[in-house]
Amino acid sequence: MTNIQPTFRALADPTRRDILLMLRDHDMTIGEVAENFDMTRAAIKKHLTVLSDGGLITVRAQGRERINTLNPLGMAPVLDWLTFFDAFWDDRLNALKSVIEKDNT
Amino acid sequence: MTNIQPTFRALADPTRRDILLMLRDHDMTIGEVAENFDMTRAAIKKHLTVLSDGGLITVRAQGRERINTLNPLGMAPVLDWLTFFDAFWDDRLNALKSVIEKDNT
DNA sequence: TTGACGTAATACCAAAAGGTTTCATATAAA
DNA sequence: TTTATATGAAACCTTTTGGTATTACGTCAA
Repeated sequence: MTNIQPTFRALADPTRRDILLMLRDHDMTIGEVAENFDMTRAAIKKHLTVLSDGGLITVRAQGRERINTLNPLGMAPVLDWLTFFDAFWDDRLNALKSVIEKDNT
Repeated sequence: MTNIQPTFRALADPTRRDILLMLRDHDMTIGEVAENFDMTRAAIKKHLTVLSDGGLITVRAQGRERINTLNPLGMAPVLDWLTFFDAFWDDRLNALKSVIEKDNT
């Protein structure tokens, strides 16, 4: 379980990443999110579904509205995957870093 | 500059993520990478092009071969973007913490 | 030089992705 | 109750994506 693919997929679209940044400030309904983009509510709804499938947001009903909330924990698996390269970085990134720093001085 | 989209896009495919993991151990030619998958060299070549566009690998010619090398620097922008949400998590956690502390006094 | 090998490049195809439109449904408000 | 609002859902369209097959080109080895 804990399939990482839906999360990577959710992060791959710029509109969805923008939505995540917006939700960082406060929860939003679908309509509120849609106001910030030049596309229909239906399109935004699809994006929110993808984000939900990726575990990056949670949705709760409140009357006729749907409140979308950021779930930062959903990013953990992605971060974990990326840190698989930590060992690699220790060896080569540091070497590169010192070269760059040398270049900037 | 430093457009992050090609990098997120490159990471969104499972085959490409597998390739990155393979390149962690050692550099590989296109043919060598292709041996590990049930698809044509041409398909693998396309994936490698996407990875290169995303800045996640570098390619150098060696005779008639193309050596593909992992580029850890390419992941930095993605990590930076994701850590934007670490701050979010810290904020929430700290807020919760202060509420609890307030509650206990 | 000849032939095998590794890759590049193009055309092509099916499926998925991102979007719109339309209509139905549930809830809020008058 | 009537009407407006917020969303859900399906059909549909276009572009992108992931893959194949084919052909051509540069390089290595006999």
